[in-house]
Amino acid sequence: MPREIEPGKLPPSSCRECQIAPFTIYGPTIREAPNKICQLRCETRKVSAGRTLLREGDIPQKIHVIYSGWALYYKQLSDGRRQIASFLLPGDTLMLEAICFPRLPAPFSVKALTDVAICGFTTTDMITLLHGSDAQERKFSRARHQLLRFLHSRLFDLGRRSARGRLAQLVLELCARVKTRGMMADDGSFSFPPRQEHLADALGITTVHVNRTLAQLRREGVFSIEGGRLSVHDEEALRQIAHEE
Amino acid sequence: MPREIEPGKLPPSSCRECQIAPFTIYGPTIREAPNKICQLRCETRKVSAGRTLLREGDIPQKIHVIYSGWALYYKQLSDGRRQIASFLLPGDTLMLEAICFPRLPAPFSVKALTDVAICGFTTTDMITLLHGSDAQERKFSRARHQLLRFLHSRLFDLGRRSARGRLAQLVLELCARVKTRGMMADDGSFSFPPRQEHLADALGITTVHVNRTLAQLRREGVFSIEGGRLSVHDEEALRQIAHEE
DNA sequence: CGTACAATTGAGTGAGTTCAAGTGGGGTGG
DNA sequence: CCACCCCACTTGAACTCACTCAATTGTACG
Repeated sequence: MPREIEPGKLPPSSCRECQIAPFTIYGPTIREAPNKICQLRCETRKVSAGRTLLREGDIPQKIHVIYSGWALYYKQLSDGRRQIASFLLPGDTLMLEAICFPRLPAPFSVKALTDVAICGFTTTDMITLLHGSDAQERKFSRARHQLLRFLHSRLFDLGRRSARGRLAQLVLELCARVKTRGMMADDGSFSFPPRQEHLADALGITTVHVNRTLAQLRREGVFSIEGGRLSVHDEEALRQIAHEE
Repeated sequence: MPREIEPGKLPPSSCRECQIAPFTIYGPTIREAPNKICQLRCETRKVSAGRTLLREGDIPQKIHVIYSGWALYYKQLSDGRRQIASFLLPGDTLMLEAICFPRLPAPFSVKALTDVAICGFTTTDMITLLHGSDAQERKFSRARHQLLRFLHSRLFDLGRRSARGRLAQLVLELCARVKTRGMMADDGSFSFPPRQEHLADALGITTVHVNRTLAQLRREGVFSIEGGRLSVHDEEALRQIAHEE
């Protein structure tokens, strides 16, 4: 059975059968009362690659969760410079912040990297849901905390790490996220839609330099990206680079 | 009357007379019911420069608000590398996050840059207080949102801006924060305790390079730091550099 | 007057950039 | 089915911003 969900594929009509639901913010509820989620879900929609899901400054009307495909979470300047804060994978919540501060403008934009399918909930329903049980409340709290930890570690990466170190860190992080969602193939590779341009914008370096760094790590047998798939060949070395540089 | 509060000076016994209170997270309550704050305050303490107020991984027991002095909010690596996420000024809350996720370990450390005086509140009291009125709730929500915006803009700075641009951005931000707290002297200068080393760790560059960049901006007549005070000479130029580079 | 720490300056190096040209695969239209 | 084009990726060469190492100056403090 294929663990990878094709980008843009719509979710099953019943959330009970959704293979991603257990990994979402409402995972605890799925286990306890799966029907609740189906009832609250007010939208399922496919968004084509490149489309903007949310523009910086807009006030998010709904909370969306990604079912299939990858998205970007970024800040753009008029002169073309862009900083990608993170990639969003199946199971991730768009604008987790919006749940905490509804009615406040988004501090960044979100766009689809591949074709994407999303499930929508009203903000109020989501808030009620997330405070519905102890387990659910804990999960929500942990998720917000992780977001903050994540931002701080990215701050550290961008400020103090070399291109190699940042790249290794990013790959390691994505690996971990892909693994927990059961999207890792048996041979240790996984679907990797970002272009070198996206990596550059995430790492704060140029595409040319991403290319060279990638080539070096490939030559060293650490990991490689080929045909839209990433394979880690030497996880130990990867960890070391991510940790030390 | 002096607007600047001497680092390490203890707050007045009554919060009603505190000149910083209106700018804190509990500002709305100070206006409506100043006595409430005095009653909840369970600690006032002086901390010497260099002392650690909170270590990464610790679980914060109280919420502290700075009355006088500056503090640092940072992440340290064993090999000496450090990334300062931001500076904390009088009126700022230590671990605003702790209010949102009590009982979770701090994702970074906080240490006193100068002598510092702080007021302490129990986490539960603070949470109750912050949800005590509509105005208070809005203020809290806005503060958390600003924190997030701030982290995102720092991410952008570190990723995509030159040393000059980052420095200008930082100075501009600190200026704004100092101004709103009424700590700006009439001649447009203000007390600036950070050493070049701190700026380096905040900006993700070396002290040597901070020094050169600072020297260049001084030569250009944009701003200068002298005798622990920062004076902006050409705010227009500063804005332009901060915005464009 | 010595010590200590912050700021400054110089010289050499290196990581990452810019500009520019070339490769290769996949899709499309003739 | 081939020619063409487009896009992502790749490579080279020159350059520059920022780093490292190291020495010097200035300043506060005992």
